Parts: sequence; structure tokens; C-alpha cells
Amino acid sequence: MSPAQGGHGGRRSPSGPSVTERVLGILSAFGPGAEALTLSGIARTAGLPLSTAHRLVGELASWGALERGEDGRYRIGLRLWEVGALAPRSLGLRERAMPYLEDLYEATRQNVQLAVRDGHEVVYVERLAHPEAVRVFSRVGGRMPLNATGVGQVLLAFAPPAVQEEVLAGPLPALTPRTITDPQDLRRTLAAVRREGVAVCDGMVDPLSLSVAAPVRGEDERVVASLSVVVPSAGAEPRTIVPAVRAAARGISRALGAPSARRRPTGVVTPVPTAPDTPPRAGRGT
Amino acid sequence: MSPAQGGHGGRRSPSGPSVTERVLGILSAFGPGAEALTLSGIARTAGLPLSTAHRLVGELASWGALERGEDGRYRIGLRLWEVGALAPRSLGLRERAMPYLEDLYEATRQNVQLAVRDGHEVVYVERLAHPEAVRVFSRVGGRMPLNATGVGQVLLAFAPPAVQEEVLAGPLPALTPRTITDPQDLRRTLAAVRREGVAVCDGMVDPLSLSVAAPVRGEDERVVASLSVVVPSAGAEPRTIVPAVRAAARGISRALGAPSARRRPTGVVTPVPTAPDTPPRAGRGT
DNA sequence: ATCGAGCTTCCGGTGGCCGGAAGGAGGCGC
DNA sequence: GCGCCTCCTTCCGGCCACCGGAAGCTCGAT
Repeated sequence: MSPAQGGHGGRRSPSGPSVTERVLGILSAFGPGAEALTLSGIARTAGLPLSTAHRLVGELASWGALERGEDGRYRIGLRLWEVGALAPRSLGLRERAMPYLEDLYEATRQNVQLAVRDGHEVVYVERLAHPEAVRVFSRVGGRMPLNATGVGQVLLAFAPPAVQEEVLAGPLPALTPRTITDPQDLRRTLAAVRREGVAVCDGMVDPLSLSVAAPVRGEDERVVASLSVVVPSAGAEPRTIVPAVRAAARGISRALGAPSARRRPTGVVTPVPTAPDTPPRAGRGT
Repeated sequence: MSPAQGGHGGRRSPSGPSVTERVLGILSAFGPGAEALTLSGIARTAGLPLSTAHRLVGELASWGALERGEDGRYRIGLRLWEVGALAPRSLGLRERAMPYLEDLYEATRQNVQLAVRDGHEVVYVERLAHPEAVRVFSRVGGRMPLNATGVGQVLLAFAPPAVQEEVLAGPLPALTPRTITDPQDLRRTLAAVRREGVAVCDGMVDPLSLSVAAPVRGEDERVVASLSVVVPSAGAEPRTIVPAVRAAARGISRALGAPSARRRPTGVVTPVPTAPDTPPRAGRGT
């Protein structure tokens, strides 16, 4: 987020990266399309001498951050996944959103996605896909540009102005001919998204699919995530989907404690027992 | 694990752990119930001097492995979650299993769980829970003992004999009075699980809930995961659930390429897998 | 047999890591 | 206000743990 190196670069030096950076560099070597790597592959990708990589990878594997398969190649280990699952912006969010995603999935039998923004990109946190649904390009844990996707436009529309300007100033990648790449165009689209509270993206990721996305708000009213449904472009009738997406997004916002999504006092007693608030200052763990 | 220090201990001890171990120790400080920690909390838990923790945590945060909240506390970062999502035993499995879990969830509107074994414990990889379903104790990314859970008994029943003996020899924790803690008892139960291809656990985790679990096999026929449904103990009729769980587990096995789960031309007996006619690589992945 | 790619182990030199100490920023009880 | 606490941040000299070249090993392929 805020560039930590604002002051004066400092530790960058010809002597080389720190041990920590090397370790993290090893983890970075893995990625979509590179789920399994040989030791020398890791060394090559991370730019490390083989013997150094050997030692570090060995330590990572013995802890469980990496696992070595029968083919001798390394993969990300279950232990690392476990730790990663503690990230509040993934699992915490996912946990509360799941029931609503379920319902939406069940209603459409297509693709339902939940995403957050990280920097200038969208990161998909959850995806429910019917095997026979239209193929989508995204993947849980994957990234996409903000301008080209429904969830991205929503997240950008409600992002801090500084972020919006940075993205509008930067390159706007096109995934299809219909992707919005003109800054003025995008600006208008974002305004519309803010006004409507929903984004409809037709054929911007894949010519054959259309997505409808809506914002999810946290307890401080900020947009913390976005939810979308992806359906085949042909014969899609967004009108029928928009209300469902809006409703689900609102439901999740309510589950997260967003005041604006709170149930209005009707005649009925609030049926949902508010979750026993965790003490705001739940101090020392363990 | 075979003790790696077989040769001559050497680096162990008074000099202290390596940098890598310290970094991993910092990550280990986080866990269920400790999702957000202060710097000094991390230092305390990981057993590091404050200044050392400060430096290492700073490096982790600037890479994105940790994130610092507005309250000054650190949490696991999105970037680390992303890397963790590449673990084949979590996401790869989950991706293929999801549609079946969906169906099972939709049919029961209770709790559906998918788990794998790691060492002598169960690790939950996925969980679909209806908000009004019976409360379950598990959590995605969480661990439970093998002897006390339906998925655990299944995973143990089909684990390598060496693992079984280790577990049977070790302590068998009791979560409720009905948890199986007698080795002989457990041995008989495991045999039954192998025979039936399903485990039914009544009140072993929580007196009020019952779970039905079945094995999921990979392309080499080994049991790679287990699937379960958890329902309220009272009034539950396992007979009606068992077939659904079995069917879903079989469906996932087929999706993973298990020969024994392949569709037969005719629907009769002969469970023995003879020479598979086609290589299992037929997958049309990605 | 010969080759090459990848993996593992060894070991001496040195530069990066370590962590005590000092100084600031809040928060709480009195 | 004042003292006391906890938590965070920065600094810097000393030492040792990390680094990585080199040699040897295990496979398969040619």
C-alpha cells in the first residue's frame, strides 16, 4: 500500500537481498501455471545459486511450507496453505459470504465470484462454478486487471480517489476488443457504477460471457469486496440477474456489519441473534 | 519424519535457529484464535528479541506476507494467501470437488466437509455450512484428531499401515465421552470402515451432531481425501444420508481420475480393477 | 559408454544478521 | 498533572551463520 520506501531506499545494495527476501523469492517462484518446480527451476526463477536454493528449500520443506512430490518436484505445502487461510481478507470474508454465494449459485447455476482489490488488481477470493457453466478465465487466488472485469469496475469505482487516478493514468489492458481502455470512457463507466450500485460488463473478459457485479461493504461502510455472477452473453437478460446480485451483496454487507445494509425495523422482531461480539480488544491470544 | 540430523547435529542449538526458521516461526505465531497480533506479541510467541522481530516482520509486511491494520496489529497478508492457494492438496482438490460438495450441500442444507490427512491429524480443506445448521467445531484450515471425526476415521482406515500403528500407539484424545479412545475399539472400527466404505460417527466431536464420511480416491487409487456430512444427532437417519455421501465421494474420485470410480458399461459387480484400458491422463485440464 | 541435467554435500571467508540499549508515543490509575 | 506501563522504532559494533564455488552422485537419454 503506502510505499514504505518513501524515505530513502537504503537497504538496497549490491551485496544482495536479505535472507528473508530470498525465502520469499522462492515462494514467489510458484504461481499459476507453475505449481510444481524442480530445485534448479526454483533457483533459476528466484535468481539464486543452486546450493543456496538447496539449503533454503530444504528448510522450507522440513517446516511444511513446501512439499516434495514423488517426482522430486516441489509444491506449495499444506502448512503454508493453512497459514494463508488465516488471512482476514480471504477466509474471514469468505466464511461470512459463503451462504449468500451458495444461494446465488443455486439460483443461477452459473458462476459466482467474490473478489477484493489489492493494489491495481482484482484478486479472486472465491468462485463457485457449475461444470457446465460458461468457462470463466478467473481462478481462486488469481489476479485480473481492474478495468476489464465487473468486480474490478466495482472495486475501482469505490476505491480511494488516489487509486482511481493511478489506474486511470496507467495502462488499461484490453482482454477483448470490447474491454474499456479509454480513460474518459472508464471514468464515465465508474460514475455510472457508483450511481447504479452495480456494474454490467458484457464481453470484456471473454466475448461470450457477461458479468454483473455489486459492491460489498464492511462495518465502516467502505467497499471491501465485490460479488459477481457470470453468465453466457447470448440470451442473457441482466434485468433478471441484477436484483439477485444486489440482494446477495447487501446480505453479505449486513453479515459484515455494514450499517447501510442493516434491516429496517419492520413489525417483526429481528430473527437473527446478533453474533456475540468478540471483545473489541481481545488481547493476548493462546 | 526421519530425523534429518542423523549425521552429526552440528547447527542445532546454542547458536540459535536459522533466519528461515525464525521467519517461519513468525508465521507460526498466527493461528486460529490469533489472527491479529501486535509486534511484541509476535516476538513473545516466536521467542524472538523485539528488535529482531521488528526487522523480520517489516520485511514480511513489505512483501505482503503480513499486513498491518489500522490498529497497528499484524495479520496474514493477501499475498501469502495467494501463494498458499497454489497448494495442490487444497485448491487443486477443492476445485474439482466443489460441484459435488455443492450438490450435497444443497440436498442436505447442513454441513459438508472435505478434509485431507497431514501426519496424525485431519486438516479441513473446505466446509460448506448452512447458517442454521448444527454448529460444527471444525474450520477451514483447522485441524482435528484422526480418531474422533468421521473424516479422520476414513483417512486413518485407508492410511499406510505404519501411520495407523503410530496413531493407535499414541494418545487418542477424547472430545466427548463417546469418542473412541480404546485402540482395540478403534481397530475394529477402522476395519468396519474399510469394509463398508463409510464411517458413521455419532456424538464423538459434539454430543449433538453426527457425521457420515466416505473416502475420495486419486488416480492411483490411493485415498487422498475424505468427505463428510454433519447433521444433528437427534432424529438423524444415517440410512438416508449414506448413499448420498458415497455417491458424492465416488463422483469426486471419478473427477480425480480414480479407475475404480470410472463409469461401468453395465451396472453389475466385479469391483476388482484389472488392466485399465485407457491411460488416466485423458484429463482436459485448463 | 558417454554425456548432461539435476541433486547433494562440503567447507573456508566475510558481510549481514543479531540484539542490547536508548528514545518516543500512547494509555491507565491515581 | 504525574508516574508508570506497554508497545513501537531506531541505532550500531561484534561475531558467527550464511554464502556459494567446487566436487561427487544419480539418473536417463543418446
